[in-house]
Amino acid sequence: MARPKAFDRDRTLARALELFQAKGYEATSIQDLVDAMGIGRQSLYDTFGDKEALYREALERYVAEGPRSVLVALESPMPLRRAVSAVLEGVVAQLASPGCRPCFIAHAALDRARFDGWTAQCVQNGFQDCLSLWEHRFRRAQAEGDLGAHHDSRTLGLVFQSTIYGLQVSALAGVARPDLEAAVRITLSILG
Amino acid sequence: MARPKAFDRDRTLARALELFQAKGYEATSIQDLVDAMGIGRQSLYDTFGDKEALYREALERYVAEGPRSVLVALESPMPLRRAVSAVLEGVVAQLASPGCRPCFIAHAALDRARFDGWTAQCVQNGFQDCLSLWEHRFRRAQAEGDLGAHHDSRTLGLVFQSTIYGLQVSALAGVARPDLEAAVRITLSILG
DNA sequence: AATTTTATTGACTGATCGTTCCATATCCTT
DNA sequence: AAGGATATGGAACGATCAGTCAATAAAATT
Repeated sequence: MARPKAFDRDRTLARALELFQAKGYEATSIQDLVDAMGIGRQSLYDTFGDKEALYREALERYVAEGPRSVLVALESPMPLRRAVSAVLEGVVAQLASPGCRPCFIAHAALDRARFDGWTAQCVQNGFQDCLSLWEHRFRRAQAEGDLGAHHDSRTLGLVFQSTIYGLQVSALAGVARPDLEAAVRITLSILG
Repeated sequence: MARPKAFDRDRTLARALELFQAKGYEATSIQDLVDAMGIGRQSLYDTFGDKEALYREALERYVAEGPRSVLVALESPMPLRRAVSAVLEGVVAQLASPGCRPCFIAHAALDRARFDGWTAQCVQNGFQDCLSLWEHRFRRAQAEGDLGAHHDSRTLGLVFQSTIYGLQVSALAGVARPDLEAAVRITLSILG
């Protein structure tokens, strides 16, 4: 019925997500977003609302996709220890890659969750989703006899999800890849 | 030789530290600092330089004191597992307390270390200091026969320091205290 | 082709950012 | 008591902030 948008909404949202994830909410200005997204100021406001709405949409999108892509290796047919090892090694590899951006959930949790209830809820939901993925895998392993019933599967999930965030902070604090890998090996010993 | 300052430099720096730790660099304005520190704008600039210098001094101070206060329990005469457990339980208790602020090092690492070389170096130094405290304790435990030589002591330190940061993100993501404590118990099983 | 609806662009708003200037107040030295 | 040095508080700086307005451009409908 009228002129169509000259840009792809998803692509521009992805650019905004990258920026927010890298720099955080406060340090990212509308001008930064306009430049990175390659669209006009007014188009940004017409399409996404204000800065906070854009941030929320970006975080929501990340929560729905980001963590799952890391944990997808869990559902592979590999035996438990191999699968968990693959996930953690993947995280380490990603952290060691140039231009690595820390997990948006972690950034949002530290920076904004305590002051913005919506962010807190979104972070909580994303985290619980991850825990469910871990729990599901550990339950399966227990059912298949790959893992003893010694530890609660959801708590075990928390341990490993938590480990991922610990690795992120460690990497940002300058810990080198071989050291991270060595730490991963020790952590894996939890599984026996 | 002239008029003395009407405020305690250390106290006002501590206030600034609290604010930066809680809200991050960008979200903390000079006006916020002036209000919280209870001194005039000009006094702030005369005493601490500009915003970045104040931030650096605050972070430097935190790095020198904060982590050590958490890890001091390591050096107690308790047996290894008890000492490590005490440290981790202390972290969980602190995270569960109202008005909990996440570790400044973690916040600085995620928010600023990638864009400010000085912050990166300061974070790295602080992290390595923590690792050294852990390493020292584990070496002692190995010497005393409390811990096998199966794992490298410094890597083991990295595992537990990393665990602390994982707990912080988990707590900020809404994980309840009993769950954090259960995760700590599982993590402690690394020590045999 | 005319009309309508929307997208785009750039100039502009008041507010706030970090920072500085300047006049005043206060203390130490002589 | 006088003079010198520093601290303090308020006003002001240009720059940038998030957000808006109005004019133009472009596509779909009639």
